[in-house]
Amino acid sequence: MASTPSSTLSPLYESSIFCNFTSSQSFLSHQKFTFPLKLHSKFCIRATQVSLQEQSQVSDPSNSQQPYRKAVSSSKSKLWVNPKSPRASELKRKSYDFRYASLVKVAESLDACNPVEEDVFNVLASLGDKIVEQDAVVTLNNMSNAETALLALKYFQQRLKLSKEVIIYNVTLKVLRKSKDLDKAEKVFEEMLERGVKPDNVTFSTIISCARQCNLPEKAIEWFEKLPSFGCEPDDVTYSVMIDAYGKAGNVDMALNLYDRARAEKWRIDAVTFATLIRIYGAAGNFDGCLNVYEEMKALGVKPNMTVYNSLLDAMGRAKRPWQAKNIYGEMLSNGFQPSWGTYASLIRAYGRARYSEDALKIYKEMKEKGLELSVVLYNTLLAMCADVGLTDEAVNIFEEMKGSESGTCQPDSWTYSSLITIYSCSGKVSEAESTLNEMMEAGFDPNIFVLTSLIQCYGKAGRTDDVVRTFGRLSDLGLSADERFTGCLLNVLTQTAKEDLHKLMVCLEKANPKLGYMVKLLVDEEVVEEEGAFKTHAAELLDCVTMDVRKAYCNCLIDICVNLNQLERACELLDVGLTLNIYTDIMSRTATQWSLHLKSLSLGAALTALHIWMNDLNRALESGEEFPSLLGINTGHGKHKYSEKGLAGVFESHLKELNAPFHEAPDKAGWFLTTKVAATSWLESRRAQEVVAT
DNA sequence: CTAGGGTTAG
Repeated sequence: MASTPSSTLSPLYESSIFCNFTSSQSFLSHQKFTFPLKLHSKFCIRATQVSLQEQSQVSDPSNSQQPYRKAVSSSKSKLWVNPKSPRASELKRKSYDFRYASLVKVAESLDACNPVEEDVFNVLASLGDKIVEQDAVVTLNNMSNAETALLALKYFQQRLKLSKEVIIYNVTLKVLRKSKDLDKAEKVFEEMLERGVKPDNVTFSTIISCARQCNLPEKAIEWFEKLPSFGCEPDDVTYSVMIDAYGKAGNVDMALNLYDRARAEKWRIDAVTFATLIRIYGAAGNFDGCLNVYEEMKALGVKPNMTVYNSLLDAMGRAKRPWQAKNIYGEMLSNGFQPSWGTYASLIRAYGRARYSEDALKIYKEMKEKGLELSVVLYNTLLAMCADVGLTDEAVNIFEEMKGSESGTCQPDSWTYSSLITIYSCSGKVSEAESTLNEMMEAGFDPNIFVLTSLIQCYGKAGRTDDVVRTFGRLSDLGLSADERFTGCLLNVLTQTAKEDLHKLMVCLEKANPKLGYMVKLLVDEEVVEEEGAFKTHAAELLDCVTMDVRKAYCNCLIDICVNLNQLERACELLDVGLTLNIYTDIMSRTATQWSLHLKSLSLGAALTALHIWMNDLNRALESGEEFPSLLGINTGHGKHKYSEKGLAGVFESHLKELNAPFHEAPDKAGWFLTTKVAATSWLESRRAQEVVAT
């Protein structure tokens, strides 16, 4: 019964004490324990031995005054430890850690090893002869190489008397899942059956999640359905995995059915499952569903964890509900959770997309302070937000920090450069936009459609028509073709261009969209004559062909061109088409107390045209003796349009003055110009009198 | 970390 000095031992452990040290008395009765490890130089513990006899002594409650006895010799110190003392549990933990670390190293060697039996077996031979089942489990569990894992499994099966063979199979399946190899997993399952090893819920949930991760949700469902034929009843984890798999398969109903079933069967549904449900609802765009699940979870007394919070934050970001993200984040913090990288990422996305720039930049700052590295996607999200709200200086700053980031994995990509060029273009910084374009090309990125779109705007705003034409030419040089947005920007450039330069751009416009080119030709070229009503038909046809999100922009631009060319009648026709096609909605409204003109989201030309039509309506009402309400109002919006110093409100104010209109900016309602019934009536009447005089 | 669920997005 001599103790074994640590120096003679293999680094790996020689008995299975680690998992049973305190728990099993019966186990003690036939085992002798050896702590072979050099645990801590300070204590100079070389070896510790606990015999059965001493074990029973020290665990006697009457010995509690004397929790452990030390036997110190001059040459070697030995420590006698009560296995129930804190010291013992510390020893246990440390020795476990040591063995665990060794097994992890073996797993790493196996991952790097040639997938041939001889090599794999050689690596495993370093474990020595006295391996136990737990060694096999830990080793396989830390592996990621599917091929060598299968050979290691074989080795353990040959060398060990396995009491729970299913476990070693289950861990092997985990390795196969890591390498997303469902085929091999299915083969291993077959082998289990051949060897008479009965699969359990762990087996099935691992295979199911493997199928899910392989993007084969139908396969996952197949496996779930064969579970009962092996005498298994799904348990909470299997349900959770399956709910996720149904969600991934887009089968939200089945996912929710399973959730109901799990709930009916009184399974303990834990936070991870709720997080899965939240993710499913979020992916399906049912954001209220996400919040309902969250409420239900709390009602069931389940405490949210980080996964739940991060899924919720992500969903609220997708939902464009930054205020809800903010509330949930606040709740998370007050519950004592520390935000993770994923939390910050969700927040930046939620705030960034919704243009909560202050909040987003605050998160960015916090991440930097904590030394958390942003990904390219996150940087790009921030930069796109800066471009949206016109934060030029902040964007430049972020861009510089991105380039200077430590790891070098965050080098700008074409998205990054696009955002930056957009920012410079929108703020009229032509040379900065050009030099960023050069930098982008030096970094190996061709300008894409986004970049060319921005440059067209940039040159258009600067009145550099020839550069607009040149940039248009690059489109086909690069094998790109104009999309609706690009064409819309080109059209917008036309609204800012002097009449004598228009023909240069019309050549481009015609190439980009012949119908649109023709429409503009009708406006510019007075020689082109068409029959009555043809213009409106052309307009309606054209607008019908483009997608919803550019219709209003096209219509606005066309009206602006009309107004610039003094073709008020055509402008009115276009506005009428816009109203008919529901491109403009609720421009004019009437309540008992107020008649209003809503000009938000109209261009200046369209707004002036709408005002013209509204005034005609008011005149008609006046003529027919209709009673005006006590208030009349024009809403231009707050007028703080990004990148333009003077928004609609400002321009409109001076225009109303020119018309001598009695509308005055409401001090308490930003963006509203109001007048009274009396003032409006007398103004309209005086205008009519003037018109009579004029004729 | 200790046989099963989720986790990085435009």
